[in-house]
Amino acid sequence: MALRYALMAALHEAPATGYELTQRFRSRLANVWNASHQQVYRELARLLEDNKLLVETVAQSDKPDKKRYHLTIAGRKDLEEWLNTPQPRPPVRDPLLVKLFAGDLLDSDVLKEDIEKLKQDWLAQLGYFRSIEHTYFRQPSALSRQYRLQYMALRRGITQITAGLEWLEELETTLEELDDAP
Amino acid sequence: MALRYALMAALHEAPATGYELTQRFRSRLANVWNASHQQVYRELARLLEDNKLLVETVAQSDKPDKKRYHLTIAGRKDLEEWLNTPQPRPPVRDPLLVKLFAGDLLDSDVLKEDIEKLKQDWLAQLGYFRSIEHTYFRQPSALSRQYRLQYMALRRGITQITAGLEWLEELETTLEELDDAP
DNA sequence: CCTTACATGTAACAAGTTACATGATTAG
DNA sequence: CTAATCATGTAACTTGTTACATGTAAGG
Repeated sequence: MALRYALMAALHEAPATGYELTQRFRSRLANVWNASHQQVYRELARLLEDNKLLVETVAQSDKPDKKRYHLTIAGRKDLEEWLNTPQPRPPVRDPLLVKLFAGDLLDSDVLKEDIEKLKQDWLAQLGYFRSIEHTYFRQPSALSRQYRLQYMALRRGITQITAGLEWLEELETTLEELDDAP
Repeated sequence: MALRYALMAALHEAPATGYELTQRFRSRLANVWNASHQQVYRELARLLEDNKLLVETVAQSDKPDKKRYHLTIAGRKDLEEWLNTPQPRPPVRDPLLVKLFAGDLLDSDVLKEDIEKLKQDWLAQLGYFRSIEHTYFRQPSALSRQYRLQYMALRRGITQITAGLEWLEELETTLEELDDAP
């Protein structure tokens, strides 16, 4: 159910095509919501069917036409209702922690590779989030309520990754200790 | 695919019934993996079908019989292979952040209730994790590799929630500022 | 009497993933 | 010539959720 509203929230910010929405999920919304392009197109079709959206076909000279979706009044109302009703918190399902849990069957070198990979991913993501913070949210106190709340969504991503990186350090230290005194 | 391995990892630690596995997912594994009892029973049936598990029927005097599942050699081998191959990191899908992203449609009082609820949930969870830490992982340096890695899985839960609570404070401060100077 | 814990499932449906499909343009 | 970006989809499959179903025992 929530994908619908993630899409509507993104379209409420600004009308967009399925392609652009997919990109937003992968970039600015990476710490908020995730969806593949297949999911996006399918759900957009349903939202359109339910009259929550309108399409505007944008002709392009060289590239194929694209469909820009807009929230309708009904869509906005629907979104507003959802926003103001309690939502569950996300379920936790982390393969890396499953691995650690069965740590006695886990090879140390494989684990170290996993850690290194994850660290690189997180650092890249953190760099990206910080660049957004720097360019759009320099003095938060000057921002409108809307943007301050968006900023807090971004802050969540930054603090989460920062805590994740600290934990990775802790994990690496543990592995070194285990290597030294086996 | 990963539910299979989460179950196998849990059964590798100790044989258990579907009921017990469901409970573990809700308690000790709350920061690792999540699954409803329906999912657990369905997947256990599949694992049994694939000869990754064995059942032992445990007769009980007053309560109905229960089925205790054990990992087979094939199951253990399968798990080991999975553990030593790279796994994707969990996708991010957080309804609360979707709400913040569309913050201009969000009522402040509703948001404050969400925050309060989440804080209570997290505090309870943190208390629980800390109690495990205190009773089972007092001097980590004395522990075997297996338990030190399990401890690091627990540490992930503790550090994640701690960071989450700090972020919630930041969010509350922001809301107060917005209330004071509208 | 009512709820919670114990104990195990089936069925229908919604959400998410993977594979396949097509076609143009731009950069290396 | 090859890969990447833009742009949109269909189909099959797997995973996860919700609703329904049943029965015992203990505690308030």
